[in-house]
Amino acid sequence: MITIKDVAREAGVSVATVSRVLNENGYVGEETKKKVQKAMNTLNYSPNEVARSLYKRESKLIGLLLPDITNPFFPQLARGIEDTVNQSGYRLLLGNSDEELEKELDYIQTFVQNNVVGMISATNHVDQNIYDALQIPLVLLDRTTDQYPSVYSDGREGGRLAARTLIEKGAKRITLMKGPAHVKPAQDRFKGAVDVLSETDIDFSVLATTSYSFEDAKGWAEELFQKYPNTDGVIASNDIVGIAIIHEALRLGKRIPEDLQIIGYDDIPQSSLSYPPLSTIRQPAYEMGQAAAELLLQTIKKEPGVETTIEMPVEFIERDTTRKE
Amino acid sequence: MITIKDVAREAGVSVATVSRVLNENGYVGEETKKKVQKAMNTLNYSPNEVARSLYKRESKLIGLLLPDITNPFFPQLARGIEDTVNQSGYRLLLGNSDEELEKELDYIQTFVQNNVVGMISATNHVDQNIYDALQIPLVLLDRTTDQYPSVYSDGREGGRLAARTLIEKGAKRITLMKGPAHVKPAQDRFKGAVDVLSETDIDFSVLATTSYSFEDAKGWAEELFQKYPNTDGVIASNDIVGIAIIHEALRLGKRIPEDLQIIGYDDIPQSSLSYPPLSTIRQPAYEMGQAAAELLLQTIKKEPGVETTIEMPVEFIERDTTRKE
DNA sequence: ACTTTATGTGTAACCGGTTACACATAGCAG
DNA sequence: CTGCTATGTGTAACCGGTTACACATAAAGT
Repeated sequence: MITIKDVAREAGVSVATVSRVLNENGYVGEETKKKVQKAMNTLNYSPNEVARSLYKRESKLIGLLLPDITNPFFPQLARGIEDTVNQSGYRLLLGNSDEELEKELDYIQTFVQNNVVGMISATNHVDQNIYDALQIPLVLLDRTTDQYPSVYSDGREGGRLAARTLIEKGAKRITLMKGPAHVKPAQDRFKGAVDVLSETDIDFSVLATTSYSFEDAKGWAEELFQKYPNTDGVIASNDIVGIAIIHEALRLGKRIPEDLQIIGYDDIPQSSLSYPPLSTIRQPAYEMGQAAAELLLQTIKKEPGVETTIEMPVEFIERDTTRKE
Repeated sequence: MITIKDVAREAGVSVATVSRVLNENGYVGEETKKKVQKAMNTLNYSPNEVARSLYKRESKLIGLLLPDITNPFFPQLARGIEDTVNQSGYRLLLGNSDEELEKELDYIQTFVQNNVVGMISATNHVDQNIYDALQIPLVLLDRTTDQYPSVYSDGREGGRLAARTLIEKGAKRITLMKGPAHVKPAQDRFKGAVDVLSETDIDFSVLATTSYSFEDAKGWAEELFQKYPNTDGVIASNDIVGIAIIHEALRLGKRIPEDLQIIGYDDIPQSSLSYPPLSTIRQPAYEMGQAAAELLLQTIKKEPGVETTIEMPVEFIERDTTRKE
């Protein structure tokens, strides 16, 4: 490994001088600077981040904690984050918590142990004040509390929008799928939809789903039609479930959207590729990632007047699982 | 930050002793050990990985380089890797290269700068001997060379299998979709299919696709039916494209699998949720991730007699876009 | 001519761990 | 009783950077 000493020797200067040209701070003579740069080039030197991080007590790493990258909503968040923090030279330490408190704590510990400059968390145990003692800048993503800066989309409004839309489009027997109880944003959507449905005279039933996995989605869809064979409008807990419902409905010979209308949630990339393409409530995932990253970077730089909470707009994407006027 | 010195003071011993109980090496008296452990508990001490990494010249981090986590094949690989390296206490530094050489080089540099113990790469610029100078254990995933240990599935055989199956099931005018030219495994599949098709008297045409993104998939599907409206069997470059083709075919009023049979590639989770469910050539992504991680861990531990190349089996998953006998 | 200030460079301490080495003591063999 | 080994603990060097501080010189101000 080429160290700063090797460069110093090669250039005939002290390590302090090399460090100065590296960091472009302090005074360095024009001549010396060139000599050092030449030495760095010929030796193909690249400074050891670990040593730097030790002294500065701060690395160029950012901890990212997600529930499960296998859920197509999260890779988009992750890319939004990665692409923006990279521009400032930061890299990601990634952890999937599977919504297990223990894994979450473990990852938080490694983040701390590795001197991350900040972390972004999209997991559910926010309430449990596990972040309180942390000295590290934190941004919550797809979650909120008053305690920490956060980026999220308005789930309550998303739920309302889904319900309003479905009613408008003439659904009479609506089934509302409730996401896992411990997933906050899922509850918001659900409550939003209930808000609207409660104010109408439309019948609706609720089906609880307890996970977001692909394997289970099929099961929820089957259960849906067993319990509520006559439903003519479904508000799915997310797009995966929505797609599973399309699948099952077609299998049962239902016509979409004539017999059955479906609204998903998230607008994951594959939603436009289903047949019929899934109408859904869009969350701008990539942009949410970007916003969270920017918020974190600002917090790190201690920029004044940083908004601590960013609510992203939610939007109905009309495709073919809902009726056109 | 609580340091080893704080613990040493609290326990009334030297830092060396604390370090010894931390690492469970060297001689430590039973009494002393308890005192130290108690001190660590009361202070809630957790050792700084950065300092450790600096001295050892080796961190507990593993670099993971992927083309794009947004492609649903890769999150599964990633989870396979993460879940197995976590068991040995390693964590992941993640990078998406977007198949750009520059990003790839940048990430490799950060991996080195952060003293990663090893790295796993699923990107395409393997040929460019960018890894040669590296001192770090490397495992290639979803790619091969003779130079490095690697885990991959037999793309050539996958391609053959797809072609054989389609022929068997009675397709007469086959269209073969070729993946991006710079993506090695895509080429293997393609060649495998050509191998088989060339030996038959069946007509076939080739359509080149130059990306794997969701947005573009729709376009390839449209192009397919414009150029080859009479095709009755499609070997898609991957499942995303396969799903897009189902979508487009249904839109055009084609019956699947009566008029048109489709075989995808990868078996991503959403493939079983399409309607009709997509028949596909399965690559065991999660298991490939596991295998790559295990191979890397063995290389790190310098275990003798490590297999340097693991070929994973490829399998036809019969669903409803191909005809049953 | 004499401060003062700006510029340029090196020495050494420091970040928080690990470990080589020195030293001390106890147990045991001869 | 002496010498050797096993056990237990501390001191200090070391990992590869950064930076406070000291020192030297040149330019500018009075």
